[in-house]
Amino acid sequence: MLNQQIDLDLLFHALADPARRAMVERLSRGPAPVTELARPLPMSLPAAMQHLDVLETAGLVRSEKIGRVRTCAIEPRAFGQIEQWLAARRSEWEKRLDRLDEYLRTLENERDGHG
Amino acid sequence: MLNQQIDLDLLFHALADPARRAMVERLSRGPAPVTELARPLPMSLPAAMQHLDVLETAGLVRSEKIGRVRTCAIEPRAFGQIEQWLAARRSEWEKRLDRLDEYLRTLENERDGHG
DNA sequence: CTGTTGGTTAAGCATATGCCTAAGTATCAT
DNA sequence: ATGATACTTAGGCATATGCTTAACCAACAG
Repeated sequence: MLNQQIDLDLLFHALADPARRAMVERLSRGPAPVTELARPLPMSLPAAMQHLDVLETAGLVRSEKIGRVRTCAIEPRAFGQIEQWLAARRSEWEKRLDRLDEYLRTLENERDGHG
Repeated sequence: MLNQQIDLDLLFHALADPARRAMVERLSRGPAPVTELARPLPMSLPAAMQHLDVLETAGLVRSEKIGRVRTCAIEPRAFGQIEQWLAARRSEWEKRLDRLDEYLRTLENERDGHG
């Protein structure tokens, strides 16, 4: 829970790249080895590994190496941080718009009452 | 709706910076002029403007200049794109985990039935 | 008209990012 | 032991990012 600031930096940054989102999309449908994640991407294997590393550092993906193959899986809990931040923003502006709405209704009522 | 790929790149990238998130947090509580958004940030005004530009290009913020003051506001609809993408991922892995769960229950029943 | 406020543009610089190729390691298959 | 597979590490390069300062413009206040 410490350093949410940095966590959000890493999380949003990790998802701000189509190659990394493609990996996340693939992993959402089930675990996969590094090579399978890299295959559809228009880049070398080392480049793909760097993207994978970004995802792991952000905590969006975990991986375990068995024999010579590293199997990757998504870490659903990491997405919670993002959803929480978004929900917090949404609740703030909705509250504000509700207040505005209420205020406008009050004005309208006053007009109706005293007109 | 076109080019969701690029949209998501811009959206996630825009939110991957603490200064920009601070602006979004401020604007969630109501509109504000550029100077007010920049004041709390540990950087020059031009630097802050560049961040603001990133937010506007991503569609997260809109702004209007009246006289010499530019007033900024959040664009709630832009957040929908992100939430939609996250929800799609979540639904994929939840579906998968449900299937796994169901499969494990089947195994258990078979064992109980034939044991 | 003059100064101040609020914003904008431009140029430059230091560091970070995203990719590459080449080479290395460890496992598994024959 | 030999070769193939699945990564992994290292080094390097080209471009992008995130700032800075300096200068500029437009609007409003006195």
